[in-house]
Amino acid sequence: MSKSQNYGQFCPVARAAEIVASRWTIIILRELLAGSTKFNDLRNGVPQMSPSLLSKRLSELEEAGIVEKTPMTKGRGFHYFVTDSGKELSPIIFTLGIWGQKHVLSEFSKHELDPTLLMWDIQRRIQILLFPEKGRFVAEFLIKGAPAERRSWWIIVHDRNVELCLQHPGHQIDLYIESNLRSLTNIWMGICSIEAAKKEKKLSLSGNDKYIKNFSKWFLLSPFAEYYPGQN
Amino acid sequence: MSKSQNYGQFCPVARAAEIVASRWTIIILRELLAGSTKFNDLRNGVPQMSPSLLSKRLSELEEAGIVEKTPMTKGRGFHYFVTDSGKELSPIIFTLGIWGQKHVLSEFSKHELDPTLLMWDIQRRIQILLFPEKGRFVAEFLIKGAPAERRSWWIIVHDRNVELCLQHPGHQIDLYIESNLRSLTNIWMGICSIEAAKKEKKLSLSGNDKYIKNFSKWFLLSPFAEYYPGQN
DNA sequence: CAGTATCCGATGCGATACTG
DNA sequence: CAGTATCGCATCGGATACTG
Repeated sequence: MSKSQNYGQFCPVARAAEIVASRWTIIILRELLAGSTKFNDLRNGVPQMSPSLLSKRLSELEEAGIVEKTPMTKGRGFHYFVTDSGKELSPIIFTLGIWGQKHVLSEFSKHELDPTLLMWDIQRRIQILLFPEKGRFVAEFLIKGAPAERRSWWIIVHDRNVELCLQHPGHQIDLYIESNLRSLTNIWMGICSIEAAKKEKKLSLSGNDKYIKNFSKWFLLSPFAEYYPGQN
Repeated sequence: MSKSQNYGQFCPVARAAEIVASRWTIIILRELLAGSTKFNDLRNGVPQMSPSLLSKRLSELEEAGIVEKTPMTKGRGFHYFVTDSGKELSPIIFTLGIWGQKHVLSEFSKHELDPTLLMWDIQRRIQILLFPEKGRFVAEFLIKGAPAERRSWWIIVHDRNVELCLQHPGHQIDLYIESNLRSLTNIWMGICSIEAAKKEKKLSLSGNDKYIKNFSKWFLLSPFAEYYPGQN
């Protein structure tokens, strides 16, 4: 977006790319389009990015008319959200993701496996509407192979809200999910089916039968999972 | 695409962006998808890029399975073309262009106006099939406001081929097109209609009546022209 | 013509620290 | 929590020259 990022061409592909193809920008848009609005929620989606750069990118997107912000009703800070113009980028980014899912090597290098990112993504896709409005559901995830302080996660569905935390919430656990980082990532990405993972002992579910049975109903996979070209 | 360009995320959007969102890459793909295959034809489409960087990008795209090359049947060098995987990027890039045409400010800064690029684009869209197979058609373009050595252009359609040149080809001229750089660019981009430009004396056609009449039939505008949101 | 090699400067961006 | 400011290095890529 800076001077040197310009292509000096009148072609609209070039002019769009100047805005959208700068480093991290597409990833930020993915997060915004997935529904994150708060600065630190966005950070969760791009943990490798420095906050100053995130801040800069958000300003640039605002400048380009793709993002708007409004002060938060309570507390300080802003809600960030895409404008109508930004929403029109949604199919482009989604299709790019499908392309990636189909054509980029589907093995993950070690530094791409990140339990925090994974759990954040998972949490966002939990189908809260499938849980009773009253009452509380608590799932405990144990991710073997993850660093100790990020091995155990709890997801709580309560009051039509999802919460992800790294501390035992104290409530009774309805479901235990046990896997390892690579397997759970592969499941999430559609590279390995839930059934296959269970059979191969890469995934184990225990606890309340009802939740085990309906696991694949409320535990949705990545939106790109279904485009994985493999046989599973 | 280098180490530092990686996002360290398993998300396919990120992994696709690592490949596709590096500087110039989208523009090169646009050129390839538009049908250019030779190194120097590609250069015509990205004149601001150094040949070494173009060469590097082509290698990277090859590495990523998006581009392939085959030795030219005559002469040295290679033909570059997109693989099937690369072709699947076509709708993404096209849609990105449409987005740009709709949402990026449609005024062009001076350094974006480039007669060479414009004529190269125009030449590529000439509908050769509308010209008799035998015989020759020659159009002379006069682009006022362009630097002296790139003011006069000739497009020759002959034998189902188009040729663009900067020297008078010697043959008789069938049609004279006169405009200025900004107006012709605006016409090409669909920002100003041919009719409107004629009325406002921003475009003048003279020569063989037959070719004047059918001008808009064989002189196609940019593929993005029809998406310009203005009233024209 | 069809690229490659080298050099070097600008700048993007990562790390860290800081503020209301 | 919600960002901003600063610093300094790595690297990207532009310019130029060179080769078969």
